[in-house]
Amino acid sequence: MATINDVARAAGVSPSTVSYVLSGRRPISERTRERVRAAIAELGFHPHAGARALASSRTNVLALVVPLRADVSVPVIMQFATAVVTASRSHNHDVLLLTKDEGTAGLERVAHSTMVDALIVMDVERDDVRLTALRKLKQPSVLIGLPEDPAGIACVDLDFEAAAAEALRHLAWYGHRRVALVGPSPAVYRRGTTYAERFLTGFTAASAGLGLETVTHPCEPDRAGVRACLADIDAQLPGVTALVVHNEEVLRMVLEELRADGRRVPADISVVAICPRDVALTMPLPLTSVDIPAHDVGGLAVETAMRLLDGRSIEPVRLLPPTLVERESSAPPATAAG
Amino acid sequence: MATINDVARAAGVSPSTVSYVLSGRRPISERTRERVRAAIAELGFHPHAGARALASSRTNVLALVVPLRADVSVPVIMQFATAVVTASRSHNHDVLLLTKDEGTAGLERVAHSTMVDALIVMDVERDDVRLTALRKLKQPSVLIGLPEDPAGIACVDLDFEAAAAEALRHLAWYGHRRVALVGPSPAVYRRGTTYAERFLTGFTAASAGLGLETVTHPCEPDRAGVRACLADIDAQLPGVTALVVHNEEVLRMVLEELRADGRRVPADISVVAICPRDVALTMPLPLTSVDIPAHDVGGLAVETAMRLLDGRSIEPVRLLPPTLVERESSAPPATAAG
DNA sequence: CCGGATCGTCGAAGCGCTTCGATGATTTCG
DNA sequence: CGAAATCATCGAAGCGCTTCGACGATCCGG
Repeated sequence: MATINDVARAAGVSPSTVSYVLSGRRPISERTRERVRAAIAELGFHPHAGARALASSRTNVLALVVPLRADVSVPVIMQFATAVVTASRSHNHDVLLLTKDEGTAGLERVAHSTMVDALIVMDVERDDVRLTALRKLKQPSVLIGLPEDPAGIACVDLDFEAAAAEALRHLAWYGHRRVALVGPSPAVYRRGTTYAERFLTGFTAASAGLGLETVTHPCEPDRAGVRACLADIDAQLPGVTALVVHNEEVLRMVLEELRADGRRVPADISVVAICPRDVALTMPLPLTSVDIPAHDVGGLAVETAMRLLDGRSIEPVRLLPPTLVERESSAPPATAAG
Repeated sequence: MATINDVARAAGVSPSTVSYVLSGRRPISERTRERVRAAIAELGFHPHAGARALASSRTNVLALVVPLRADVSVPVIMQFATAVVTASRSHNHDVLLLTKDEGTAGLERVAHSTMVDALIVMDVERDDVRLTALRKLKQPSVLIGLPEDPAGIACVDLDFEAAAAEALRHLAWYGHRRVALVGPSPAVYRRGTTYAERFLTGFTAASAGLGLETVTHPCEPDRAGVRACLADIDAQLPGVTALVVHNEEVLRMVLEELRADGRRVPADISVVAICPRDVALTMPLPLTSVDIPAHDVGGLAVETAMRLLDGRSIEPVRLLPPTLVERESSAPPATAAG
C-alpha cells in the first residue's frame, strides 16, 4: 500500500502538502494540486484510516445501533439501516453496525475506543438505560425515536401524534363516526417504545376533537390475537365503520379476517394503515396509509449527526410531519350517519 | 480519555508491559498483571482503535456487504446480518456495513484504507464483477453464495441442490408422483444469483432419480404472477399433488390462491417451502420446510474469515447440508397412485 | 558456585497521518 | 520603492499503540 510519503515523493512535494491537497485546509496552487492528484491516482493511494483517526481524532464512521429482533418489523429496520448507510456515505462516512443486545457496554466500547464519531440509536425506549451512558460519551448521539427525557440528546422521528390525527381526520372527512384503533402488541407498550403511546395520545385527542366514538386495542401478532382484537372491538363499539391499524405485523391478517368475516374493504369497513409505503402497496388491496418515512428519518438522523459534528446548530427534537396517502382501502361509510 | 501511558503510570510499569498484559503476547507476572488490570479498570481505559490499527495493522473490523433491495427477501438479509454481527462480536470484531450498490469501489475503498481485516459479501452473482476486485485485495474475503468460479475466495452457503433433493425425497416418500416447483422470480435467474440455478439443478436431478413427473416455473412476486404461475403449472402438469416453493416473497400468496381455489393444504395438495424456519412458522399453516439456516451460514462465514486471518486452514467452499422439518403442510396425496 | 537458560520488564522505534509554526516568494499599497 | 500582508509550501512534532531487541534477575544443572 502506498503511503502519503510515496505520494509526496512521486509528486515532488512534502507529505504535508499532500495532506492539505486532500483536506483542503490550506490553499495549494492549482499546479501542485494537479501533480499531487496525479500521483495519488497513479499509486492508487488511499489514506490509512487508522493513521488518519489517530492524527485527526476523526474516524469518519458512524455507529448505528439496531434492534436485533424486537417487535419492530424487520423491513422497517432494514429501511432505516439502508437509509442511514446511504446518507452516511453521501457525507463521506461509513457505518459500524451494532446490535441493541450489546446494550450500554457496546456503546461505551465503540465510543471509548474512538471507533466512531457519533452514534445513531434506533428503538429507544421511554426510559432507556442507555441514555445516561450516551450523555456521558464525548461523541454526540442521535436517537431515532423519542424517550421521555431527551435532554441533551438529539431525536428524530415521525410525529406519531400528528399521524394519528391525520388518519382520523381523513376518516372523519369521509363521514365515519365510529373508528377503532388496532394498535401494536401489548409487548410494545410494555417495553415503553414511545411511538406507540404517542400515537395513542394523538388518536385519543383527535378523536375528541373530531367528536368521534372510538375504541383502541392492542393486538398480538398472531391469528388468535387478531381475532380476539377484532372481536373485542366489535363488542365494545358495535357498528364500527373504520379501522386504523398501527401494527404492520398484523396488517395482512386483519385484512384476511375481515374478508373471512364477509366484510368488504372499503365498502363495509375502511382501513387506514400506519406503515411504510411499500408495505401499504404490497397488500392484497393498496391501502390508504400514513407513511412511515424510514428513509427520511434515517437521512435526517445522519444529517443531524453531521451538524453536531460540525458544531452547527440543530433542533434537539425533530418530528417529521406525517403524510396520508389515499389509496383503495378507505371510502365513505355504508350509511353516512353513524 | 485515558491512554496506555496513563495506565502504565498508574500501575507503575512501562507502556509496553500494559500492552503485553492486554495482548498476552509475552508472559507477565501475575502480580503485575493484576496491578495493570486494576489501573485499566480504574481509569476506564479502552485502547484507541486507530492507534492500535496503525501499530498492529489489525482493525478488528469485518466488512459486511449487503444487497440493498434486491429480490432477496429482507428478513433473510437481516438474519444474515445479525448472525454476522453476533458471530463477529464473539470473535472480538465489529462490523462495518456496506451496501452492494457501492459496488467494487466500496470494497476497494474500505480495503485500501485499511478499515477492515476481511470482507464478507452477500448476494454474489454467477459472474460477479466484484470478484476480481476482491482477489486483488490484501484482505481475505468470504462469500455468502457461490459464483461460477470461486477460485481463490472462500464461499459458504446452504447446499441448495441437496435442499431440492431433500424436498422431493420427502414428497416422494409420501407417494407424490407429480410435483411442481414454484421458483424465484425471473429477475433472480436473470441476475445470475446461483442459488436459484443450483436449486433447479438439484430439483431436476432428484426428480429424475426418483422417477417423478415434475415441472418448474419461476414466479413473479405479485398476485398476478402467482396466479399465472399456478395456472401454468396446472396446464403443464395436470393432477399435481405437491408444490415445492422456493420463493419466500410469494409463499403467502400461493397459499391464499390455493385456498381461494378450494384446494386444501395438505389434504388436496402438499406444500414444501424453502425458507427460514420462522417464515415457515408464521404462515397461516405451519409449513413443512427446508430451512435456510441464515444464522449458521452467517456464523460460518465469520468463522471462516477468522481462520483466514489466523492463517489456519479452511475449506474453500463450504455448503451446509439442508434440514427438512415436517410440519403441517405435507401429507400423502389424496390418491396414492399418481 | 558458576555459566547458560529462562523469565519479566523496559526503552525506543515506528506505524501513516494531521497540524502548527516557520519560511521564502510574491503581491499589495501608501 | 520598501514595509506589510498574503500565498504556497515545508519540516517537525505528535497522535496512542505494538513490537523488537536488550537487560537485569532468577533459576537450573553439573
